[in-house]
Amino acid sequence: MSNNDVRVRFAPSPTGPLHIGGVRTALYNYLFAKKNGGKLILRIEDTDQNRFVPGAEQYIIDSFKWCGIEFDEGATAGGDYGPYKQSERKNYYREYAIKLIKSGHAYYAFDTPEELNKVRSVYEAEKRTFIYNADERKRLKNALTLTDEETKALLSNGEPYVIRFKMPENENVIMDDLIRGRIEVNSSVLDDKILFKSDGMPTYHLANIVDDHLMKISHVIRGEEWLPSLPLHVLLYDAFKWEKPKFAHLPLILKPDGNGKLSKRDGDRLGFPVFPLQWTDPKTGSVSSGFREDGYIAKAFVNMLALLGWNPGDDREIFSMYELVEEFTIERVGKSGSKFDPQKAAWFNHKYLQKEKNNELAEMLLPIAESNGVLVEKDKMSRVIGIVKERANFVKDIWNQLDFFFVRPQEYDSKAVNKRWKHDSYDQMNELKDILYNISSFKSEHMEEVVKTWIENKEYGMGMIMNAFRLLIVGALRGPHLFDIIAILGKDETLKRMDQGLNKLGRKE
RNA sequence: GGUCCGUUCGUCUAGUCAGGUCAGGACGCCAGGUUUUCAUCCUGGUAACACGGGUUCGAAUCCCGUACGGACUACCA
Repeated sequence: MSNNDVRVRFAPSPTGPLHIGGVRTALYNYLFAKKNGGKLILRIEDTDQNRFVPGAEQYIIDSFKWCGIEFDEGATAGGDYGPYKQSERKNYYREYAIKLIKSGHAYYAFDTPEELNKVRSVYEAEKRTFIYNADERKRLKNALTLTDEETKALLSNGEPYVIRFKMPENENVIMDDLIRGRIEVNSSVLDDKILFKSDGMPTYHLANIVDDHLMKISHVIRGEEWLPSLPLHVLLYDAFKWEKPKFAHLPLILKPDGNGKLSKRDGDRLGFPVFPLQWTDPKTGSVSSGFREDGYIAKAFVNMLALLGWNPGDDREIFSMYELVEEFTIERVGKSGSKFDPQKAAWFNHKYLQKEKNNELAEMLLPIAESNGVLVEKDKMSRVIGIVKERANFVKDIWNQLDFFFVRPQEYDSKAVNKRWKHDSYDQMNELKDILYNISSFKSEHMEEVVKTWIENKEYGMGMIMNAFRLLIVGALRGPHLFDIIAILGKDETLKRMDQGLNKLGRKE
């Protein structure tokens, strides 16, 4: 197979917001496709009519757009192998199911879910495992136990039926996984899975094989939760006499603490998002946070996700999407699950935040400033951001690093006052005020030189003066280089703040 | 319960396929440095081959077993 034949797909079910595990699966598919000059297809697997959630499909599309994952074919991009929504392919599946019946690989079954549940609970009570397999199907209501006439009669009566796969009795199914290698399972432990439901829709198993074949999918890269059904899928390909795609089953993304699959609950409990975008459940109205809304930069999010389960084999950690495409290989995907680490995610975001242009960050900060009741010029915001952004992990953190540029101290941190506002401070700050009032240039370096010379000449303590000064300007002991701050505030504002502070703090006895 | 998959610092991981440097890097944490503050930044430190056998001169690496964890076990995907 030449590289041009590489066709992979991401096939979500629109039953809710897309979990980051799903995003990562899509990302790896995307990287694999691009790396190999192939195509990525988005197929919507909406064969379960009961679980349909309005808005979920659009959410999925919006999420990938935000991440920068582009599809070559699919529900939105179009293509020659459509339709790309399984609900619109409904008519294909019955035909293929019947093909399997004719070739002896499948059969009609008439057991109702209630009947089967009953059998299952009887088995459970006896501590036995119920498997609808070669043994059990002899005792159940299906085309194998019924006569042809009885089956035909039931069908023509409109009796509800399903079509089940006729699992071979004792066959070693040998599978090959790109990540895990050779896997072998005996078919006797597998069951006669339903391929076609009584509502006229196929199950995942049938639809996925038929569509992957029809869409000429070359590699199936999906989550590890599908590994147990791989033998069925392999057998299905064999039954159809179709060429199999190559398979790769990705490890899971685990919760940061303890064990198990990362879930929405973990995010709520530990305070981080598990979905790329914020999602409002249409039924309950409950809102789940998203990486985007929490201030993550899309590129940082993608970079972090790519490294969760894959690595380039060396020490590099920062990758653009382009670089990921260049470097990505399935062979370097790990076998074991990865715990999501919110702290490392924040670190990635910090790295990307530093690369972000100041005026673009300013654009994002202006609304935040406004919601704090402050109207700011974009240019000034941009300038200030340049000074403080290295201190922040997220855009929303930046405001807390620069609010004092725009808002005079409302109060003075009492601890700081206790520690740094001493008896001499009042007179010293008055002296400093005079110096700044008369200074020739309000440039940062110049002021620093003048003020430091004054401190040395007077033999004042540098820490004493500068901290008291900071207290007057900022209201607390925080923020960047103080002379940079007052240079931006300007002489008027600086002197006003000094007056205000001197008034409020007064002379300490 | 059954089937399958997995297991290297607290976390993400390199090293495993071709057995042979004090098991390397990053996040976190701790310490020191820079600094007028808080951060950033820089330097250093902490810390792991799940366990038990076997093969071998030599095992994180190969083999077997055990333990632990996970996924799956629907007319859901």
